[in-house]
Amino acid sequence: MKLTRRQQEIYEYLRDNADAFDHPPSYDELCRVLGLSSRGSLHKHIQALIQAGVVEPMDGMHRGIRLAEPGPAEEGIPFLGTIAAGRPIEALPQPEYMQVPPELLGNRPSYVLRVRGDSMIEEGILDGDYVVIEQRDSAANHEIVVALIGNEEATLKRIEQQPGKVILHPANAAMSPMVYAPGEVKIQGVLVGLLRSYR
Amino acid sequence: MKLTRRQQEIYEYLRDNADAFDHPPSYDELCRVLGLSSRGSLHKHIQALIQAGVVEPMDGMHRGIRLAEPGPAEEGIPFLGTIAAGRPIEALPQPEYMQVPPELLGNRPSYVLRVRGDSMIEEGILDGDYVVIEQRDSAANHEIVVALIGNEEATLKRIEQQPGKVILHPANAAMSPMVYAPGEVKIQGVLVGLLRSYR
DNA sequence: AGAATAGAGAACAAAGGGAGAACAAATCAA
DNA sequence: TTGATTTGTTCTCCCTTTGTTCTCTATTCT
Repeated sequence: MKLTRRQQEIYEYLRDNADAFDHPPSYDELCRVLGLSSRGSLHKHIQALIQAGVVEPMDGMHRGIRLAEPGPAEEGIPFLGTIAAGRPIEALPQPEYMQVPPELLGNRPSYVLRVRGDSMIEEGILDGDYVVIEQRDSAANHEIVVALIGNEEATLKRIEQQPGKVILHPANAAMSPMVYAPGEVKIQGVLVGLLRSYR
Repeated sequence: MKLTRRQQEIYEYLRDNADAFDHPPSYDELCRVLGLSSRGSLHKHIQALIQAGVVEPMDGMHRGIRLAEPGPAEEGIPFLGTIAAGRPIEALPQPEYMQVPPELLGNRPSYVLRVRGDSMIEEGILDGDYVVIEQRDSAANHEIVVALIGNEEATLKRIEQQPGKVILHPANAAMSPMVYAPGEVKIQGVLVGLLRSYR
């Protein structure tokens, strides 16, 4: 859907000043600041923006326009931080967004982590690679997952779930598989894609 | 369809200044900047350009001329085909386009190839991976390049250029480096990025 | 001369953008 | 709770901008 000039203006204002409002702005407030004197006119534009999918209404509520997913839609999926085997995920203070080829993505929410370490080097996952993770709390056997161990350490490993135990397999001859009780391991997501930059 | 002088002029203006407009320009704006004083005259030219297929209308909308060929610009960079060590690049009948994260790209034109074979497996480049190649005809030593050998075979290897000879190093213990005369090897591009899908 | 190209200008329909009144649902004040 | 107020919605009416279609004229090329 294509926006007209005014619609674009209004959308940009909404986007750029989203933080300036303590609460979602009312139509009257928006009218004042946009130089309109009729709520009716504004309403037409907002409806067009909703139609275009760049803004979403908060049903049946006053003061309810909200930006539609400014991140996922235009900026890509969130890049959350670094994962290094045996340590907590080192989160960025505020997530950046990364444009990932849609071929790598499915329907579920996904995010990107940077890999630190060589524990999966024999699977072609190198130090510094970016991995695309699909958010899930369960996985099929032998998928590569982001697993949280004991609510502390996070790690990227191939998972093997057996009755009564969970084995996490590194892909590095210098390291050994680790065995845990099912309750100790929480699956955070499944590896669906990989990006590497040689620059 | 062949363009007349003026049509060519107008098309070139549209093409070269596409970014200068925050939104598609109106006929009046174009008239002013092209030195016309009649929208009717412009309209004739635009119609001719649409007929010629170099520009496309945005139906039923005001402010609606848009440059044609949304392919390369919006859809990403071309995915040309498959590269398998020791064979010519297997080109697609018509290139598809792939959206690649801008982080992986530089300023030069680039393209995507799919890797077939395990010759670079120890560098973390697996069978089925997509590699992003920056078009160049020379490379720094020890970069990974797409090289054309004797105008026939194409291959993805780490390059070592010495006085009087060129060595292409696979990253697979089962394979040996190949030595060529400098004239035999043509560099087609340099590896700058990698994409992998686990689906 | 005739055809193709280029432009001017008038007239027009549709889209864009806005004003304001009237209404109903949500919210707030007492 | 009740009434007043705010807020989102719907509607009708208006003007401007914009693309389109004409007709008419001037220039260039064969």
